[in-house]
Amino acid sequence: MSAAAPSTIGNEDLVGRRVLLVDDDPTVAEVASSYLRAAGFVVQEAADGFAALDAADAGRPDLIVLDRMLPGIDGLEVFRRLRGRCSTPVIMLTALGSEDDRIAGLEAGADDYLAKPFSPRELVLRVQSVLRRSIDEFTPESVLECGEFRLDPSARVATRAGAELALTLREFDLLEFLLKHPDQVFSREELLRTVWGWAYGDLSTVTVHVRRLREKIERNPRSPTMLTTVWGVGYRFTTTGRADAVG
Amino acid sequence: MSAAAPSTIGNEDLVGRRVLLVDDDPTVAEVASSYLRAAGFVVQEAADGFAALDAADAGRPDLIVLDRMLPGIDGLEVFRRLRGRCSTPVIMLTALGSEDDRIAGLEAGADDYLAKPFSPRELVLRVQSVLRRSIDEFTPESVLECGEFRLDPSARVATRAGAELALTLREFDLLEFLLKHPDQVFSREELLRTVWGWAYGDLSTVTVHVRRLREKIERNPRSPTMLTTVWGVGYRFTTTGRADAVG
DNA sequence: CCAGGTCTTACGGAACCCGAACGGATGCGC
DNA sequence: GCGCATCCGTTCGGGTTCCGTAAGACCTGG
Repeated sequence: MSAAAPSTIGNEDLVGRRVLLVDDDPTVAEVASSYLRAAGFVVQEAADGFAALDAADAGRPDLIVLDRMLPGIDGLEVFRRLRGRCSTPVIMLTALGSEDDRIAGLEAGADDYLAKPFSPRELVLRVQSVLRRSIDEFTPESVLECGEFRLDPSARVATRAGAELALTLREFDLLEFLLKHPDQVFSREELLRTVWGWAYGDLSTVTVHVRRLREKIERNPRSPTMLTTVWGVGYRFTTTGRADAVG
Repeated sequence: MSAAAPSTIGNEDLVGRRVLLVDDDPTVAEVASSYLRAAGFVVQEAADGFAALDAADAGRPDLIVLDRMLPGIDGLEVFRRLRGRCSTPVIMLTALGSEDDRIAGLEAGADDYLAKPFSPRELVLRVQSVLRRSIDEFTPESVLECGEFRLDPSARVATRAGAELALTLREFDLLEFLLKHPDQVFSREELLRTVWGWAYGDLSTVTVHVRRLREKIERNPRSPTMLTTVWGVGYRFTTTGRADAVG
């Protein structure tokens, strides 16, 4: 996901990288490209699938931001053809609400996802994250370990004390993000933006999914010790033993 | 509608940031600007789109509050032109608070949105929230250490001599601010402005919260030794012996 | 001794979090 | 194609926590 695992690569190392932006909506394209440029990227644009394929050949971008909905050939089809010739990382843009897009994309092997409408800032963050990841090369996505938890992002398998946890898609994403940023509090809004990829939405969605996740990972879901609530702020995955103080 | 989303960056870190306020209604502009100034921002105003674009070039603001309804060129158009030249975060104001407007604004790429009529406090909160978001996202903030106190803003965990303190949101924010500025006296007004983000308000709010905080951090709350009162002036966090904030 | 500032306590209400349940959408087996 | 199970997002009621304010007692300095 968008999370940045501790890496030696700073954002300044990403300056000058080439990003190909594929979207038929001129407004979206303009906004996104302006943000990406401001972040130091060299941006090339394409408005449809064929132009995208050409540009990918000619421009040799380091990363491609690809809208799912395109005139002419579908974004997913463009993605498949791209994969046929190169392994450039791809971030897919999808319309909000079509959940199958997300799943189809994950199966197809997109590197990240962002739901429209998205905050342009969020896009920049994701681009940087994916690029960092792709540069690291050796650890495509390292396995996360935290206490008795073990989470393999590429295999999408999570275990606690060896026993596999039957997590749903969202639950997995949520746990993955939290494990990547342990001992850090995130508000519901932040989680909705980063894990869900939504610029806005019902915050209770996060609440409920946290509850469901607790049901599966906590010994006693009623009084959680790891995925704790920070009142008025958000949630936190605590690693250091137990961290509840009463007073 | 609930804003907020407390983060790891204190409001005091936002003091001095430049905000460009674009609204043709002098009353609205005056009220909003006074609140923003009281919150520590440097405010520049513009009454129409062209002035806004000029001011954005000249003033290089850190954030822009932009009314959607403007004489001359429309706010959305101003927004697009702004995006063409820089990526300064923008908060949009609109007269009719329908959900569609909000979505339209966010889709265009605004970072946040506020419906008129809005409470000036709400505006200040949003400005702070967006600025925080644009400054940092996942980078944990450095831990504050002072005597036997230890405070981790990212995890929102405070300990004294290793024992965790059960602080509420306000108490934590208050202690965080004081630890960041040790041995310095702050009036109630200042605390209300910086910690609470209020321009005006009942000063006894501060008094009571100081008392509650003392109850939790002082050995003998009746005769405080760290969070001391400076009569007629305000409060101060006194560092006992050696005091150093690790940055 | 007075006046203004500070402390303490108490209380009502607001904000917040949780649990449970519902309906819709999707994928799967038949 | 048709039920069935799963997952997801939303909604609602209830209980809890926290916050801001008010009011009175106490303290400080003149």
